[in-house]
Amino acid sequence: MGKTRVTVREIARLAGVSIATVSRVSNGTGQVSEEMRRRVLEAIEEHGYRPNHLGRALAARRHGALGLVFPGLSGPYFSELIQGFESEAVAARASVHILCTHLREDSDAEVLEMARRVDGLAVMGGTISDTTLLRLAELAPVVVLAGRGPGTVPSVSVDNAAATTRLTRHLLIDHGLRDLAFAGTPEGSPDVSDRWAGFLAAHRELGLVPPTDPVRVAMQQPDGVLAADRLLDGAAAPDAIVCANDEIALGALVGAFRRDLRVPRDLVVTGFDDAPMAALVSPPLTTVRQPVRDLAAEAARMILRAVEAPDAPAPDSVVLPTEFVVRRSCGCPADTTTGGTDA
Amino acid sequence: MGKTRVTVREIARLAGVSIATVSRVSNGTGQVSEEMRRRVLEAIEEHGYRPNHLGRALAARRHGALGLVFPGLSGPYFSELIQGFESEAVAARASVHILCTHLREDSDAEVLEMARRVDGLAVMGGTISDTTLLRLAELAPVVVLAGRGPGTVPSVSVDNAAATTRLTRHLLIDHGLRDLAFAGTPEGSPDVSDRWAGFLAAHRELGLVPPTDPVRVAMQQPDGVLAADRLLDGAAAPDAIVCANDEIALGALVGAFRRDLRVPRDLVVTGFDDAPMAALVSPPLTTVRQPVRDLAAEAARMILRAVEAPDAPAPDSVVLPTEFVVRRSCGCPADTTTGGTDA
DNA sequence: ATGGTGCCTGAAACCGTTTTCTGCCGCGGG
DNA sequence: CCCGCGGCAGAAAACGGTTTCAGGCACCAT
Repeated sequence: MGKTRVTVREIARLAGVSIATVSRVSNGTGQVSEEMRRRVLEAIEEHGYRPNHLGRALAARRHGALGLVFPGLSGPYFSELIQGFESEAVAARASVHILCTHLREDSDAEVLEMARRVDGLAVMGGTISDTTLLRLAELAPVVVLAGRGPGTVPSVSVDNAAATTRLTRHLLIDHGLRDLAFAGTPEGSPDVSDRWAGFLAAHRELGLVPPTDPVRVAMQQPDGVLAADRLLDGAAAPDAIVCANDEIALGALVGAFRRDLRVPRDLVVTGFDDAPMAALVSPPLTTVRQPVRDLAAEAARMILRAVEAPDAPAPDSVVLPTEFVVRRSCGCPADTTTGGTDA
Repeated sequence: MGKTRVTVREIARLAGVSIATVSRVSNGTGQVSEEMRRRVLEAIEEHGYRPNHLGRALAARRHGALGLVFPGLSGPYFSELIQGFESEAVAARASVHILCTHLREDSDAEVLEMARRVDGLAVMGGTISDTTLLRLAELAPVVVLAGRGPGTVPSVSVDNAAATTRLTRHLLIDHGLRDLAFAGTPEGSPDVSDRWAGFLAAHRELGLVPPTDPVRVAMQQPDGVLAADRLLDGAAAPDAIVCANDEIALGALVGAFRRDLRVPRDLVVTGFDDAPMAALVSPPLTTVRQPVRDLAAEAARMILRAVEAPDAPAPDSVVLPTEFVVRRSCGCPADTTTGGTDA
């Protein structure tokens, strides 16, 4: 742990120069002799000095931040997530910084940078490397959201594997299906990885051979259409598509519809999340309900607590319960919801 | 404009007390006599003093902020919006604070509070009152995103009215439809308000009488299902549903499907946005393409420029072009996209 | 009268930077 | 030999707050 934060004065002392010189070197402003620069750079390097954002912002009279205000976004997953997190933060009078690493190169560096502007942060599983996550944990309280953390980094998640095993078992046993496909990219996020694992586990339990590979698609509705395209046109079309989330499933439904396949008669489709649309499409989706908003809110609370009590040991990871929601897309006659998997 | 920012020292001078006393009063900490408190409170009130967040955070060695990191969210609208804004901010090495006012009471106060933690901000149209918006504009550069600002507050938007008029005209003239319904809540956002206005205008142009009221629903897919429920079960079902956005339209499609209505034969449905799913459903949606991401990016750039040059006059509002996208859900035989409305 | 006890108050230190201002030093030119 | 000048470095003053610490003062008990 960074016991005593290293400040500009500390570096100045170590390098035997004034704080003004350290500032000049670290900003590349003004004239500094080669010798001084070298000494300062050395000290900075050795002690891992990074200028404090608050001090800098105060002196510059500039926050280095933009605000974005919107009335509410209640989409299926990320929107719920953001809202859950945000509402908890607002309740604690904290503001929320977001960083969307999507497709950017040096996202690890960006996350590290962000850590210096906040009191603590939640990182979604699969977003950055475990090494960075560990570095992060030394800088500020961190919790992994929907995923597992390395070492003692706490996380908030649901038991994706168990829930998917249960759902898959339902298809294999109760509906006697034998040829299931899985749509989603396990490498993309721990969530999907666990769901794929649960899918495989259900097969193995029953001595059945699962497909060797999932259909690797992203997590949006268009990707579900794509998955259907890949699976349904060949000769070896599956009996069922177990989708990594509801959006993929909704897309798959569209794909089936376009081919005049009746769900569930010709093809079974299942989802994960229990998004609002899941109950409304025709046929309604069999899926797993997941408390996305609570997940994020719990993460925010864990961070807030850790900020409050900086010397407390890292909190325990939390696993929230899911609920298996049986509707008609799996072939069941009517809607039922059956109990959770774990607490 | 707040020429000289009012600081704790300023208040102290005015009230004839020390800065320590001002701090104690403004935080409610420590013991302060009634007389002193009154004097200080008076000065604070009169000069509208609010403690600077940076100074406070620096002293407290706490940012008062949480971070949220995720890999990317590419939902239909808000997600695009956030990503567009965020990527531009990151490019300028600024962080993004979000505030989601959804269903909260004192959101105006919260926005004002946020303004004190950022260099500038974008507020979505219809989120807060015009009075607050004007107050905000004195505190920091503001731009209204998807909406119009009061006074000289600049905005970034598309010409929703013209685009919707064009689409409506297409249904009325080219397809000869006479009984159109509109799904969306004009009171909810300037966007929808303008689209409703454009819908009405097209009718009036042709001397037709539009429906007296829209079907007031929110902007998600489930709301589209709801709109269909409201419209299609009665005896006076419309020929077409002009939806305020694609999500509503997608939901309406589901609603129609559940009633065994064929689109476009039995019912025409149109959307707005050109979300990814619009082209993939069956039938593909006739809609208006809107550069959501660019909209947000442009807003971010405007703010950034204003922050850079604080004394420049408020920038001009920007109207980005839309594109009318004709697909099959309106009854046209094949897909076409036709030019933009304005620049 | 004297000392102790609380309650208030303000001076000053501190948070961690940047930036201005002053001054030292060596060098070249008059 | 002296002066001016340019390059560099450091002291100190911002930036806008909070917090510690010491002292003044009124009041009460001895």
